[in-house]
Amino acid sequence: MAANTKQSARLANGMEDTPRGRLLAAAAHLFRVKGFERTTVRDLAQEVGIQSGSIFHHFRTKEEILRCVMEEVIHLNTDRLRGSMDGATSPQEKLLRLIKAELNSIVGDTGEAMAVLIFEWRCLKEDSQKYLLELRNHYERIWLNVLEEAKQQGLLAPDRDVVVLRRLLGGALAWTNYWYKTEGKMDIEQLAQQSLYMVFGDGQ
Amino acid sequence: MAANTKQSARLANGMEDTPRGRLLAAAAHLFRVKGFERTTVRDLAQEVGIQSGSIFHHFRTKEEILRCVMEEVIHLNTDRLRGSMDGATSPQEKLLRLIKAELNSIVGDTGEAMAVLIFEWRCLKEDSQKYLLELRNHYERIWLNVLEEAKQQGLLAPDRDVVVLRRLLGGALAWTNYWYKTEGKMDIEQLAQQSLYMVFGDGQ
DNA sequence: CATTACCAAGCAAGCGCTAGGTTTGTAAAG
DNA sequence: CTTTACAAACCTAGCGCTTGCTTGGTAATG
Repeated sequence: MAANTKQSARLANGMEDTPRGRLLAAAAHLFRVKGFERTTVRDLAQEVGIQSGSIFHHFRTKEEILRCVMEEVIHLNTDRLRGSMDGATSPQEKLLRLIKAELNSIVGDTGEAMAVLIFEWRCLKEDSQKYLLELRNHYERIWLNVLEEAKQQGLLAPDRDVVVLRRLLGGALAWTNYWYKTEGKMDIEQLAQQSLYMVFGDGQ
Repeated sequence: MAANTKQSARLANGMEDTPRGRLLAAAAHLFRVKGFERTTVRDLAQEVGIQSGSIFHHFRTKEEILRCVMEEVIHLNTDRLRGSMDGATSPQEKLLRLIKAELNSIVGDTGEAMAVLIFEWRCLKEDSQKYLLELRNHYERIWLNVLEEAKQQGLLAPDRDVVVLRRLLGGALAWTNYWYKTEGKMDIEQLAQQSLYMVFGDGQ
């Protein structure tokens, strides 16, 4: 249940070049390690080497920083998820690609921001939640399309609910943020294979 | 990603009879809805109808309240998990019972405290984390014993890692706290069945 | 007459955020 | 080249408020 030992705080390539980007990257890291509430604007300022008041030249409120971190990571990973399926034809192949992509989002370079997205959700104002929920729905739609395709081809038991399946699988993958260590024995490839068992079982 | 519409804040039977128990039940509820940091001792006092200072007659610090909530829910649910297997013989039957028991913990009367256990973990001091982690290990041991039994009987593919399986399954079940609604179409029984697919697949 | 449960009042520290001034980088105008 | 202009980035200082928690006392129970 401890934080992963090493995860880059990067949200997107080249993001650290702009002051705003450096703040977002540092925020993703601190929000992950300490939580949004326990992270003060003074903590964040110290992390990037400026004074606390200077933050509000770039963001209007502390909550806006959180919202931007989440927005960036959803956009980035939605693009990655779409791109991961390029060239895949069978539902099995597509699903394995999706699982690998989501695992990389969660345990890879965007892992901290993904954890923030999950655990600091309640710290957002209601309208921010509404806006981000819409972005998340686009992400989930990609998954559901593939799972429905698999079911139509008879790859899943008839009484299996694809929406529930996606939610169970999503939970299983999100949870890896808690325990999976990149430097351990098992690599992402193997973990993805173990995860795929949860969809198709042994007789894939 | 919204909170469940209705979950009792009860942690254990008869707990609300003592002032301390009433505080813990209210704390579990508020910590779940607002988060530990955003819940003030004044919020908590108002919920049980006393003054904020009076809280510290029952608990030394706010963090101690959180630790007690978590400790209670782990103890209670470890007992429930053990008891759920009474009379079950086959690994399949045992696993279905375990899944049902854990689902009931998560979406039932201890749901709020379980969510607190998951999401407010970082708010604990290090020694509290260490202590509670030990209690959690006892809980996880029950699961692993059954999964290892299933594997020894050849019910799982040879290359399947039972520790990883438990973690994936645990994540899937924990996640239900986010989305499952008791008053929806699907009941716990059906949800447990869908979850069991993740262990044994279609050809159970 | 000790124990338990509580209240009333408030302290010291920390919080997000603001106001007003200073530095720095860039580029057109002279 | 130098000067002028200007915006972006940042600093200094601190305001107003909330926070967890303390203190010293009261009321009821057995």
